[in-house]
Amino acid sequence: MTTTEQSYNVYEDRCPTRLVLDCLADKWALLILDLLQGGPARFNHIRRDIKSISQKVLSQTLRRLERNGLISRTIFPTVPVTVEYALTPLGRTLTDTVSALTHWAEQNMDAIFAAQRAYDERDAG
Amino acid sequence: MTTTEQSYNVYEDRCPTRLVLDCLADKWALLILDLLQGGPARFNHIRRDIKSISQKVLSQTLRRLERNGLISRTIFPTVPVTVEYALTPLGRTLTDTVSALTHWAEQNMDAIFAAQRAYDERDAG
DNA sequence: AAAGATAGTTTCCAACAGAAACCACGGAGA
DNA sequence: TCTCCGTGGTTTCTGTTGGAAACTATCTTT
Repeated sequence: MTTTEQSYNVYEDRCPTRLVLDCLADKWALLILDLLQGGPARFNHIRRDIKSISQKVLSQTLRRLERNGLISRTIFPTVPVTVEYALTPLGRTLTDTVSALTHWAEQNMDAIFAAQRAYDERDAG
Repeated sequence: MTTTEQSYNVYEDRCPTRLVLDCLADKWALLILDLLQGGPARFNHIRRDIKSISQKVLSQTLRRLERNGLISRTIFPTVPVTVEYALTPLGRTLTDTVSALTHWAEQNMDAIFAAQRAYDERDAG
């Protein structure tokens, strides 16, 4: 309807933007990007910081972010081997937006929980 | 830690912010919020606009967004019945961030697809 | 009478997520 | 030497979720 200047329509199936959102609109991906704003981090460091993420999902998400050019993966031949993940320049252009999302979540938590309680009471009554 | 204003750590398990992200960090939720910026919409209208969303997931996502106070659900006793979904004031405070995400996706699509090609070629070679 | 519109729910199956075990490598301690 | 600890993952298994299609229910149109 209101696509005045955009040549892409986000709602269109097969729209490339949708493919991008498929990668970004993910809880773990956002948390990882947010974490890496604080500087490079290693696999087990991320795993310990983002509590309750499983190793499988962490490695899958890191690989997806790497494939999309948002983070880099550097192997240092130490003993034991060290693998460092860091934001790429492209990834860094995204962090303001990611921060905005997490900050919004923090600031509006109370309103959201109030809404949940109201909904659940309505539902029960 | 520093409980001056924020006492939450996004990476902490059981952090309430994480519960909020569980709701927001979802492709369909973001697309629906983005769509509703253009004004209220009915169930089948959203369904037709956001192509390839299934009815089940659409109704589940709408209900979750409603429960979290981001959208409202209004039933008009017409024939057949009309159900209108619209952003709440709380939901409207989120739309700037959502727009930022979708715009970022549109603007950086090409870089992302280039990164994907580079990754896949590296992988194949 | 049958089709079409409204807004969903239900059913079924495939895909995905998470927990735990396992792997390979080498260093350190008993 | 033998076992555990650390690195960074992969594999396996199982429970949850996602998506496609069919079904519900009500009323209008053809």
